[in-house]
Amino acid sequence: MPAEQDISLLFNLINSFVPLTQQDKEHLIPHLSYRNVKKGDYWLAEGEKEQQVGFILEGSMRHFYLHDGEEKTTYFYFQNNLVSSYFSALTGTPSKLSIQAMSNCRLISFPYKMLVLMYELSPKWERFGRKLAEYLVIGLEERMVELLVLSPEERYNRLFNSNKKKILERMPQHLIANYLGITPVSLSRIRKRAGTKK
Amino acid sequence: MPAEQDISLLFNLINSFVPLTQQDKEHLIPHLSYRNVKKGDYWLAEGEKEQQVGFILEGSMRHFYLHDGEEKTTYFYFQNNLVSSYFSALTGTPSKLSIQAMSNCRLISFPYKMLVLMYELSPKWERFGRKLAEYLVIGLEERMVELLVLSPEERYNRLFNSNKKKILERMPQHLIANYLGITPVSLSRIRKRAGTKK
DNA sequence: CGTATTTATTATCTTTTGTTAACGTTTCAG
DNA sequence: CTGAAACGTTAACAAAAGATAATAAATACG
Repeated sequence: MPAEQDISLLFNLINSFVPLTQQDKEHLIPHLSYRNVKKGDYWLAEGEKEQQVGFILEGSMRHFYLHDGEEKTTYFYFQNNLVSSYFSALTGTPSKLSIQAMSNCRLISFPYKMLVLMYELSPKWERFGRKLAEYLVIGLEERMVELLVLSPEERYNRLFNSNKKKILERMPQHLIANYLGITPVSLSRIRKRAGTKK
Repeated sequence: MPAEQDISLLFNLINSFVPLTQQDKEHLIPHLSYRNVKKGDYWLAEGEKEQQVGFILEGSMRHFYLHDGEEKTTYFYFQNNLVSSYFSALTGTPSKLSIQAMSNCRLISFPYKMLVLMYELSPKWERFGRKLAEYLVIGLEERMVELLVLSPEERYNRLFNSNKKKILERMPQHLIANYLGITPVSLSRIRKRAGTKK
């Protein structure tokens, strides 16, 4: 059972999508567990079906696809983020991506099935599900346009000036290169051209 | 007021997300309108806020972003698709993209506001909203991974072998190039390399 | 129809990125 | 503490893509 203050962090996030009553919360609380994932360990490995939704109390994670024997990191998860292979959970298919801890992580988790069950139990939770998916649509749409319309260099500069700059500050550069859809060598050159703005 | 059989096409689509009762349907029907959009005309122009959701009975559309004075087409809409700047509707901000008819189009439309109102009125509709957003997440996630992980040539080949091949068959090639995130000249070369599989 | 516009291909040249490898530095684990 | 692994930069070369322009073909439309 997770600590009180940790649980309230999770509900702070959920509340930012849909304000919940104490009663709504009670539905979820019995199904929360506390988990530790050590640096380098996996939250989810390729081929497994996603069963859990995590909430990161501390630490960070990445997810990556294996393509031609290479790990292609396409997303990062930080403190206060939900972490899950949403795609695998939604489709019920084995995950094509792996999620790995970049540092020792403390999380709260609950079964994805419980979330779906709560969609049935309460319109509030159903609304949360909608808002969450809509939030993801907005993020994915923005990122996809950048990939389609901007050059790698423009993408780097935009990331540098965005609210996701913490990715640049906290993640190794070759993973950022993946995230931008280019090679590490290419990113090194782009940074040099840009005058290595610290 | 749209024709009976046209309305039933719309509900066929909605039913594939969430089965509706006759009563659920009655909520929406009074707000449906029939619309024609001529080839070349706009469903939505950049800078406008999206107010409507369309359902294409006949015809096709594209949406594009203006970048450095160039139109970058990043999505196509066909018969039986919903058409809307979901991003603009969700965020309530002026649209950064324009949606234009590629051929004469017949549509049913209803105000996005009505959809949101129905989210309030009925959990069934709320669920539809969730399923729709989840469906979009799945599509966006897949496409984004392709953009990050595959080369332009691999992306072309995958499109060629996908269930979206109709894009290749029905759309002009320079727009497909945009859709793949490359230039028309480059796509022409890729097709040549690929042996111009018919 | 027939003319104007759009579209696709090809060629040439430039720029960028990918690939591979070497090197020095940092990080990490035993 | 120390050797191994991981990381970032740089160089040299190859491959691919972008830019521009010319041309040919297809299409649109008055």
